[in-house]
Amino acid sequence: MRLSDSIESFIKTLLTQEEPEVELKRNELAEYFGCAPSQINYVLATRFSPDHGYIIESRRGGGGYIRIVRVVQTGAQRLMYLTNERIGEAISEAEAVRLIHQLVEQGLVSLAEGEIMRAAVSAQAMAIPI
Amino acid sequence: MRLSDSIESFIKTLLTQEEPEVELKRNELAEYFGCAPSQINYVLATRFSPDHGYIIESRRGGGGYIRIVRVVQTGAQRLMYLTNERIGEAISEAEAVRLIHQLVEQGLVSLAEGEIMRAAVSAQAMAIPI
DNA sequence: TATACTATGGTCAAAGATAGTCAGACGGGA
DNA sequence: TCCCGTCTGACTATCTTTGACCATAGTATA
Repeated sequence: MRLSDSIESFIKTLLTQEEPEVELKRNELAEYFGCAPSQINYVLATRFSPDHGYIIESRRGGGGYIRIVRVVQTGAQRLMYLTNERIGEAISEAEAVRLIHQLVEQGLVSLAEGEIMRAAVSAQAMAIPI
Repeated sequence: MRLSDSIESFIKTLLTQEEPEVELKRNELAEYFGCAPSQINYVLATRFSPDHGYIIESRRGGGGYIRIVRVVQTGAQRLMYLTNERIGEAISEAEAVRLIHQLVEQGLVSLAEGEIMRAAVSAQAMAIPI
């Protein structure tokens, strides 16, 4: 398993149903996983971005911290956000697949619907040169 | 917890609803917290500035003191001040986040509204190079 | 009154403590 | 083999804490 995945699930175990936010020390977490501190930033950027439904707050200096907050949104808000903000004028296939995956994850569309969407945006379905 | 935070909350417990101002001795307070006197100035500068809604008066020499006065403003006055005076032509993301935090603190906007504002000004949401 | 001494608070730069950024190395799968 | 996602490390940014030195007010004394 990838290091990033381990760190991701570790953080997600801290973010339970009742606890929508956690606060942690970047250096301590890096120490715990035996990796470079910047690895933590990588995980946050790729797995806990606003696109993923999280907001990161942090502070540098003595007593610094990183706080991860799970944002609660209604399905409609989330759907609007994802389609408007994230797609914009264009989107790559890989990005579209990720987006669809999230829609399914969040129960905004069913698994079957997700597969249909995925097929629809696949390169084979698009009559365009890649 | 940071020393600055401890000093900040200590002062805030003195500033109750009925008591909008406190007077204290810089050296005594520093002694109490076991820190350098200038630490007190740091706390005042970073947590009790006019931006935070406070005014500081002080006097040196024998019998010197520091007086902290909480300024009372209506929500509208405060909102006008924060948006006009403090943002001006441009504002950094960090500064914007602080500002939003204060708006929420002061009940000028709700927590949910604050989160939306924070997401809206995040670098990820801005389609601009930083 | 003028001067000196004492008691306060103010400023600022440096050191310490964290977190952020970014370019490049690395590695596994198509 | 090539590409993309991972991972690292050097460098940067920000926040906190301290200490040396400065400024000001009150009091004692010549």
